[in-house]
Amino acid sequence: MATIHDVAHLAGVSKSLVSRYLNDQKGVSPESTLKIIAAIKELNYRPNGIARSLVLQKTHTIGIVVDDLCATFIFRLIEGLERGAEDFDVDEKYNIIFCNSNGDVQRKQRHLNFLMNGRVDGIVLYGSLVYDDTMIQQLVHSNFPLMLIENDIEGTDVNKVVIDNIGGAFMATEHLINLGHRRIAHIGGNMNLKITLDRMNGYVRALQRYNVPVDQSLIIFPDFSDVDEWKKRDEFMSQNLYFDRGYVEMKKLIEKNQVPEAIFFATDLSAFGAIKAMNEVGLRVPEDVSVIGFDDEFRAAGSFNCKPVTTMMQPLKQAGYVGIQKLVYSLGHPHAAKERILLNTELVVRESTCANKRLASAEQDTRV
Amino acid sequence: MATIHDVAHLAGVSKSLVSRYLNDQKGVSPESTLKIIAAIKELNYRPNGIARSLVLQKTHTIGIVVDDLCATFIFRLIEGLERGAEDFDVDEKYNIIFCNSNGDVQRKQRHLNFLMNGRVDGIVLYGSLVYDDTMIQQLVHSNFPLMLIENDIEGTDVNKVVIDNIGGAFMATEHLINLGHRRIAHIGGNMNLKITLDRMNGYVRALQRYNVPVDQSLIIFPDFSDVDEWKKRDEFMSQNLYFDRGYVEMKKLIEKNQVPEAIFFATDLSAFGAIKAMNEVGLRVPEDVSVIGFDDEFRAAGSFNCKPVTTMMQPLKQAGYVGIQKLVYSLGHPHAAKERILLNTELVVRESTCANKRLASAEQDTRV
DNA sequence: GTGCGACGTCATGGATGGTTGCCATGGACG
DNA sequence: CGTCCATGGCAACCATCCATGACGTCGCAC
Repeated sequence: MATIHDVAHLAGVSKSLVSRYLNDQKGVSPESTLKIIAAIKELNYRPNGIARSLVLQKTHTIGIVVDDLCATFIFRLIEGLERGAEDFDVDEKYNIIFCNSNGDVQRKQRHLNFLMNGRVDGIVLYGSLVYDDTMIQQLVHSNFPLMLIENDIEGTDVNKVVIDNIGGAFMATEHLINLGHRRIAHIGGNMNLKITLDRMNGYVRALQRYNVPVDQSLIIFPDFSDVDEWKKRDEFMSQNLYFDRGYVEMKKLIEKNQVPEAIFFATDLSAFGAIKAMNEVGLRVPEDVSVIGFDDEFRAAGSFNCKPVTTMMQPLKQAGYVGIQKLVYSLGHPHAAKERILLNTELVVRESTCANKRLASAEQDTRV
Repeated sequence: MATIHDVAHLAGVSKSLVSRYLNDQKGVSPESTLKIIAAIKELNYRPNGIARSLVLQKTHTIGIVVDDLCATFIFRLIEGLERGAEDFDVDEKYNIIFCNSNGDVQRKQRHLNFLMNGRVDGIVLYGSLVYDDTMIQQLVHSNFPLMLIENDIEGTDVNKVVIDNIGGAFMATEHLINLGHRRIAHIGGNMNLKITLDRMNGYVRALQRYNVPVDQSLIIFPDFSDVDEWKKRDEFMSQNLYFDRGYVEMKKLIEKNQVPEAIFFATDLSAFGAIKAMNEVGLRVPEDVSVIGFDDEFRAAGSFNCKPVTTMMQPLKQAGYVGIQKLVYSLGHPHAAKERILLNTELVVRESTCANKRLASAEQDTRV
């Protein structure tokens, strides 16, 4: 591989002059320019970014660490991140590189070390596993430029974009209550995720707010203890797992003859699974059971022959966009105050929720 | 940020001794070791990977460039790549970083330049757009360590893993022919992808091989000229596009009253869309129309309330695994011969194909 | 007892491929 | 003749690795 030294030698100038040419600095005569161009071409020279980063103490790169790059709604985050980076600096765009930990803590730590060893100027971390906390704390204390997305770790001064899961779950439950439902179940997600707890929290708060008694038997957390086993399968996708858990828990409710009037699911995927279980025994959605999900999985919109599902949309694209812009900004302004940016979810009403039968017939009564 | 120099200074030794300690080399006395450890801890020192890479001329990193990181079957590739890298070198695992071009050629070029400027030891490139050819050719000629996956560029000496799309399409069509179908349509994908042409090719060859006349009106290529417009949409996913195209083309066939006995789709997603269109008018799959797809989209297996679809499985995980292992191997053996590794697809029979009605009734006749 | 080589430990300094501040040169111009 | 500016070279620097050799100790053979 040719170096700047080779180019300078061939062109008959000093390497500092070649460097100036490469960086569009003035003070390079037309003749020198021509000679340098010819030399570069002949040697097929390309500047070594590593050496450049070393001396400039700047990589112009942001690393993204994600637990599950294959989660289907991640595409929104990715798109937001890339657009955000491109819009921030039109002249010299930041490079974005992804690392996928696949939920493996060791792999995640390895990726973080790798990136922090000078590979990138800043890191965006998406997701929040409960057992990650120590690692994240260390990360924060290392003072490395950081942006947490969907990880509302407490008691630390750090940039983060958080999505109001409690509020979203509140709104979802409120929506069901407003439709006249009272026996409302909640089928949660993996309890190792903080968002899972938040969503349950919002559910409970909504019930309390509207004086609906909280029935512990209607708060269901599927067993995720066999996750590691699932991961060893040849074709693991977390989505299949969530789908399966929704299906299994719904079957249980059916067998125990405890089907509620409405269900708030912590993830759309579990809702899909549950709908499948209900279809199998002739339960109709939403006529018999109203169903609301969370995430706005793109399938929720009704593609692929699934029933369009009412859900809470997460503004993940916006989160990526805002997050990376704030991060890049803070690279240029090291003393800028850290921020906690809160984004709200949005209720998307589709076809899986409707007014409660009791309410509907009561209304009819009054009309007649 | 503390440097090795600071550590050496604080520990009262030379920086080369610190370096020896860091690299587990012998020749560091116990006392020195203790002093160095203390200094590292006190300064919160972490070695600078950039400087390290510069002097070692080695980054221990592989870059992956993908056109569409969000395509749903990519997860197989990712898993294959990571497992392959981890299995190859257990002691010091290669780092893997992803770059997502999102089908944007400029972005792709930018990513490639970035990676080739010394950021990584080798590059894995997945996918093959027709208009990429010049770029890939240049890349190959640059002699940078490279592994192409699903890009069977011709006339070049380069490592690649290719999947036998022609053979797969042949088998898919053969499957339909064996079921007694004669009027078999083909609905293709985006003609900017080479695999699209290969799949059509295999379809035609199978028809010819079994003396089924090729009917040009049954070879349908949806219009993808508005892709760029779709991409500008807020929530673009290529999968929605393919679904839509299958739906639209199927509607056309229905309206023109030209519904065939069987259809071979270049992608499962288009098959899903077409099935939706058929459902809407009461056409049954497979009783009225047999449908076979390609890719083995994980939804094809019947999750999410879709009908389980017969399809050709792409061994993408294997492709990633084999590909990165060969690449890493060739980094250690610069003169190893380049290879073209061919992987075969596999027919997965599910519920969207069945014997032709004619055939079925004929069989019954003979039985009676 | 002495000379010599082996060995453990460590510092020095050059190398990796760039960038940049400073200074030298030389021609134009007032 | 003094000043200014365009041009371009020198050398230090970024953080690390490593080849070389210095230095002292020790064992062994003569």
